[in-house]
Amino acid sequence: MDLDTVRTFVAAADAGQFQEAAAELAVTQQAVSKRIAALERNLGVRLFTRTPRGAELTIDGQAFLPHARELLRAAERAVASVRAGSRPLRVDVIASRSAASGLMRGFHRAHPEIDLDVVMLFNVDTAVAAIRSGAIDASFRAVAMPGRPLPEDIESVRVLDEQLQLLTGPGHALASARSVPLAQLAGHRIWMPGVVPGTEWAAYYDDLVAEFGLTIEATGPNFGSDALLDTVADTPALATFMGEQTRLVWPAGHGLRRIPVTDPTPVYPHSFLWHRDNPHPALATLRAHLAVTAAGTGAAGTWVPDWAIPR
Amino acid sequence: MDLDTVRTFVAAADAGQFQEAAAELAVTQQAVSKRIAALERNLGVRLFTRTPRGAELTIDGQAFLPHARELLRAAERAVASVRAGSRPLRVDVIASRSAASGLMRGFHRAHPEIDLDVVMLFNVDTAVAAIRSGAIDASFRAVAMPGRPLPEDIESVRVLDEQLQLLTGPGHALASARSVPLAQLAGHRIWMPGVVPGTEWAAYYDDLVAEFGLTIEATGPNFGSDALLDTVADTPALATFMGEQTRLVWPAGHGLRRIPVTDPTPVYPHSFLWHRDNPHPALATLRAHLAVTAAGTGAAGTWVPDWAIPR
DNA sequence: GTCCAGCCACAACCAGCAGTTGTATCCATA
DNA sequence: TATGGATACAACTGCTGGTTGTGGCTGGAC
Repeated sequence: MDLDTVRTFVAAADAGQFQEAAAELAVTQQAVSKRIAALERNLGVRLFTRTPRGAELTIDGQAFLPHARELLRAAERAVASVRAGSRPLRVDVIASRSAASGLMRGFHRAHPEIDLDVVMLFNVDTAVAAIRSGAIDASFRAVAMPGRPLPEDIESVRVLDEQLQLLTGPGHALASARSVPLAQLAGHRIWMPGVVPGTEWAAYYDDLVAEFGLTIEATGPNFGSDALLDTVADTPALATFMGEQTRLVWPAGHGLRRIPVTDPTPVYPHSFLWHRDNPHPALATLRAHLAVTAAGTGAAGTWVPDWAIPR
Repeated sequence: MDLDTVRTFVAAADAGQFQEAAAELAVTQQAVSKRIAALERNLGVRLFTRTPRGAELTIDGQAFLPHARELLRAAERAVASVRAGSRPLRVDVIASRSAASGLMRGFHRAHPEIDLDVVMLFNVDTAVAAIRSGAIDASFRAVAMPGRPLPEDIESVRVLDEQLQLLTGPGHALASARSVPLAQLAGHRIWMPGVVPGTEWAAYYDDLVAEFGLTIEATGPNFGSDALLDTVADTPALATFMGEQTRLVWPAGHGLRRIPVTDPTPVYPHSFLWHRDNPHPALATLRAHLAVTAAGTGAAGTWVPDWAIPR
């Protein structure tokens, strides 16, 4: 199906005759007639009843019309999403199920009129470069990698400290614990196959391991969170870390447990990054929204790496 | 833009390489390459970064991808709206702003998973013929025209009595009345340019006029409800009838008044019509919904034409 | 009753595009 | 260094989709 054909159909339906639609689209009446005929052949139904005074919609045509309009609107939005100027606000998040996605969902609920596009970049360096180049407008990330401060023209504000929890199956030694001190995890196997070297969150877990003597295995291919949950649920000796706000498709009957970690509670510090000079109007709205809704950060009894604390 | 091209883009994005996408779409790799290149040329942005191991999305490509998927879904829905079997439930209403539209909106809110298409046919005869032919699944109408009973295979249930109100401008003699007896309207000019001869609602107003000696002018072209409201608001001697549930785009500052009519209150009897043997599953759901939400009908002190009372 | 205006469909023709085949190039890996 | 796997470019071809020209139908004016 061709969108020009759909556009022709809508124009003909609006005009009530092929001739006027043809003039509007700057083609001949015969071209409109052929396009409509082809569309009818493709769909297998008659869309217009031709009369000597024009063409009026059949019942099928009436039913099709709103869908055709929606199709054209969707095409318009798709093109707008990559248009150079005045495109939707483009925000980078770590993962589709991360806490940042939750913040963006909240923003969308509060401002449904603002068009958004969400992308996922490799790491904070890539995100910063994309912000500086204008390819994206903002990013939710831990603000910096070890030894690499943010450039001058990038602004940041820490918007959310997400507590890390231990996720275990029902047979795990800690399965029935109401909470577990961080130091007590030293002897347990923690498996995180999704950690990608070179990312700021890999650096986060490196620091966590180094400072508290944990054992995190990142070995093995990452088959996705479903496979991870399956394995953790079935293997008593295995556990994994998970952000408190991570939304999982929780397979029924797995008996997975989320166990808070204490003394200290490791938290993942989500910051909001944007370019000092970005004039996108929706960016200001998003910043204002985050200023209101963002939970407190830097609470007592929590741990973050030194390098992850913004200036 | 061509939907095949969009489909190709999505397939390539999912596969991560052109070759596999080409196999999936049963074309050559070169064709995929050319389609993507054309799409990029049209949009003016690069969607993939080509590598010797495949192609991965650029930031623009990531932003475009969900819109592309939505576009394909919209196309799928558009095609489904006219598909012979298992198409969306297709319901006929008198007008887009009628009470029946309100009922359908309520149904859609209660069952957003059910696909609906709303069409507007000429009159109840056309609607009944469409129901019998299977072109539509149901209709909201006053059940019959004078002297023409419903066919055996059409079922109907009266679902809503909509009170008629008098709509006047601020300068009208009855503008400040809290209500007005029907007989008292005999001397006033009531203007209804939208009434189309041959429809069951034209017959309704004919009966109303005949029984209570009213004067309804249907003369003049119908320029739409906006023009009607403008004229009524500006002309002290003019009033019009309007269903109580009719939603109007109320121009500010017009000072229009809705005045209830009494002794008796004329009500427009919306019935729900469907074919005895229609197996569409959503039809049963809609009937159940209407049975619960439909307001009482046939209240004392109201008037409807004899012929409009279903058997 | 006849004629004309207005609109749509069909036929013939033509250009350009989309697809195929063939080939060059690039890069990671063995 | 050779090779496999991936993309891009070039040349060719068939078909799609446009235009021009023409005919048929119908409703209203005369």
